[in-house]
This record gives sequence, structure tokens and C-alpha cells, in this order.
Amino acid sequence: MPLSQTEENYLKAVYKIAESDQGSVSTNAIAKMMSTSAASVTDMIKRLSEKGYVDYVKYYGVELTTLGKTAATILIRKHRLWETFLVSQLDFSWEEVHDIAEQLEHIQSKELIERLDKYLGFPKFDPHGDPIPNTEGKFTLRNQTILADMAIGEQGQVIAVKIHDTPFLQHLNQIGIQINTPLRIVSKQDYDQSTTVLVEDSEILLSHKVASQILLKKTS
Amino acid sequence: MPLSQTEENYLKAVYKIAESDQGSVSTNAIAKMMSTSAASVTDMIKRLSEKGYVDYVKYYGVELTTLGKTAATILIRKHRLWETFLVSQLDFSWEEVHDIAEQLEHIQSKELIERLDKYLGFPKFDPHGDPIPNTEGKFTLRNQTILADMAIGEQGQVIAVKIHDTPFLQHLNQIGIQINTPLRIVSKQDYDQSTTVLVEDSEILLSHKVASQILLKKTS
DNA sequence: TAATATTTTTAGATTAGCCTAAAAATATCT
DNA sequence: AGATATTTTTAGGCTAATCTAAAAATATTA
Ligand SMILES: [Mn+2]
Ligand SMILES: [Mn+2]
Ligand SMILES: [Mn+2]
Ligand SMILES: [Mn+2]
Repeated sequence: MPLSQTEENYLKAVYKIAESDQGSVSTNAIAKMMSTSAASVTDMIKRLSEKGYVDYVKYYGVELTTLGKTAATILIRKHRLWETFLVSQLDFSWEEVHDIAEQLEHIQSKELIERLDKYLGFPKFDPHGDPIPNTEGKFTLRNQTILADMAIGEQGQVIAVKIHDTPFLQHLNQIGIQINTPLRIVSKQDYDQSTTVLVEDSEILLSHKVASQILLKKTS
Repeated sequence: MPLSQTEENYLKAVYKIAESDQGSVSTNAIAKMMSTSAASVTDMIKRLSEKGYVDYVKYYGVELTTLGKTAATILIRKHRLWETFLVSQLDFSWEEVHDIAEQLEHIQSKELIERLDKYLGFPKFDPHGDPIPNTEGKFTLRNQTILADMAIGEQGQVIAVKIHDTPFLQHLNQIGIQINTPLRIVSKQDYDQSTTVLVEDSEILLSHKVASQILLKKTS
């Protein structure tokens, strides 16, 4: 019996939460991420536990089993390959593709995703700079620094953004930041943790909120 | 409120049944096409009627409203565009794509389908020779004759097949018939209504079952 | 440690979509 | 026409996924 779309979405949420906050994942965190009630989460987690996708200890939390991790990784692979397709083939821009990929990621066909991967030239990263796991579920790792953590004078190139919602990406479009944009840290304001960066001869002020979502490869 | 996948599938079924057997569509016919119970059909048809997608008269039958026809046509457009994508871009063969397109047709994004259409060069027919409705819902019409109805000596070129299940299409692959195959009617056997056709110097015997599913453009 | 606050689970209800079995309506046949 | 067969609807029930409200467990704070 294949997983329902809903079950898949829960697994992905658990995966994503575990990725940032390590350790076991709380019911409430899942509820927040999925915009649903904690009661619904408890319900679904029980079912996923029955089916062997998560380890679940009442009042303690949830962890993905190997089976669950595999399922989540396949879903992420599909999501990121579809996003890549939408941008590289259909000329969507990076702020338009996430919601469509949320639907496409649930299409069930191993053959389809392998052919799509080949068609796209086995891309390693998606339009937001996120690594695309390969058929075996392996992610390409690379050194990356959060812009907000860089020191004055350091240079780098944007390689990824941590969030993918449309307003944030539109904001980056507006101030002229995209994947591969080279920049240098000009100054950092202690008062509000904002950062001024130099991008192509123009200085841009980035709030901490924004600067902490941008990942760079240092080039200095 | 958008239609659910299930509701979309019912509308498509009604559309397809009305296309062949004209007049209003019976509950039983829908049940057979959807492999579900007549009781479930009655249930769903009531709901679609509430929502204005079908006209429904108890014990008499179902007809699509303009709204319902539009929805069904969009679904068919999506199905056929995706099938075209799978064959022309991802090198699937015609017998592999129907089931995947059954899933892809439910992706909700007007922009996506318009871009896909453009990407594919605004194709007029899908891999099975079925016409793809354009953005306005218009189908390209053309003269076509059922192979089984052609007379001895007549020639033609295969332009479409009426059914799309894998075993039938694999059978056609095996005997060397595909879209655009030119052929001539050599003889017709009264006893079992079978037809012998000439395809590239070799004679092929087609049962009535097969010959009545193949559409040709006459070239003689 | 005891009181209070937060998190999590349970209980009970709702909706979509499906089922089987029985009842009602319509169609067919003698 | 009357009997029989078929089709369609109704009735009642099931599961997945959701919700709100209440209860239980855990965490925090005085
Ligand atoms: Mn999803
Ligand atoms: Mn992405
Ligand atoms: Mn479908
Ligand atoms: Mn087709």
C-alpha cells in the first residue's frame, strides 16, 4: 500500500524539522509546520508508527525510521527535480515554483523521475540552491556560510536560500540578489544586526531576518 | 472551492461516455467506466449537480452543464499535453504514458499548462492521435475512418487509436502499427469480420476487435 | 515543592468517498 | 397487461483526515 499524499507530507515535515532542530521532533512543531492541529498530528503519527515509518514515544516525540527517511528523501528528490524542470525548461522564476512542486512531488512513478533527472542532466542543486538527492538518496555536500555570520571584508557568492516562500524571494529579486550573485560584506550594524553588502558597485542593506536566510560560498 | 481529483474524474467519465453514446449518461455506465458501485455514482452525481457541473434527473440520467464541459475539457487538455510531454521529451513510448498522465492531469496550475503547451510547440494531437483542445477548449477536427469500415483496395495512414490501454498498444507495437503507418486493405473475411492489411510489403491479419479501434486518414 | 503554564493526548464529531443490501422505479418479455 | 428482469436510488455503515474541547502529562516558575 503506497503512502497517501497527506502521509508523505507529514514525513517530509518531520524530516525538515529534524534537519534543523536535531533530536526528536515534537507534535507541536509538526502541527505548526503543517498548519494543522496538534490532535491531528498525534493521530497521523500513530498511523505512521503502525506502518513503520516513524518511531514514536508518547509525550516524547517522533523520529523517522530508515523506511521513513527513505520515503522523505524520495519526496525531496522529486520536489527539487520538478522545481528544476519548471525553472530550467519552462522559464518559471524561482519564486513561482515551490507551490507547483508541492503538487508534482506526489506523482507516483519511479520511471518518470529517473527520466526527468536524465532529461535535466542530473542536476545537483535546485533553483533555490538546495541539493537534489540522487537515485541512491545521497546529497551533494558543500561548504556554506550564512551571510549573517560572515565578517566585514569577507567575500562570497550566493549558493542557496534557506526559505522558499514567494514574498522572500521577490524581495531578493528586487534588491538584486540571486543564486551566484557575488558580494562582499561592507559593514555590520550592532544595533539591529543588519548587514551592508556590496553587490556590483551598489551597497545594499540586509536586515538580520534576510541575511540569516542566505547561504554563501566564501571566495575571499 | 476547486474540484477534488475524484470529482474531476467523474466529470471526465461523463464527458467520455457522452462523446460515444450521445444523449444523457446513465449511472450504470459511469459506474462501469470508473470501476465503482452505482450507489457511489448516484452519491457523487448529486454533489456535482449541487455544484452546478451536471444536470441530473433521477432515474433518467446525467448531462454536463457548460461549467462541467469546460472542466472536463481542461482536464482532457492537461492529460493529453502531459502525454505528449512524456513521449516527445522523456522518450516514453505510447503505451506507457496514460497512467502517469492520469495523475499529472490533476495538477492545478493554469500557468503550468500554458507554459507546457508552448514548450511543446502547441501540439494539436497527442501520442495516441487524440486532439488536444487549445486554451479556448477548441479541438482540431479532421476526417477519419475506422479501419474496420474501409473497403478492399482503399489506402490510408493511421492517425489515431480509440483505446489506450497498455496491452492493446503493445499488440500494435508487435504487429508494427503506429501513428502515421501507411497501409492498404487487402481483404476482409466475412466469417469473423477480420481484415487483412498490407503494411510495408507484409500482410497483417487484424481481428475485428483490433480493426475497429484504429482510425485512418484515407489516402487513396 | 507546590502552583501554574504549556504541551500532548484523548474523546467525540464532521466530511468526502466508498461499500453492501434492500427498496423503488423502469424496462422487457410472454 | 401482468410477471419478470434490470437499473437506480436509498439506507446504513466504514475509513481517512480533519476539527474543537476536555483531560492528562510534562515543564516552568515562584
Ligand atoms: Mn506536498
Ligand atoms: Mn527548492
Ligand atoms: Mn484522473
Ligand atoms: Mn492519449
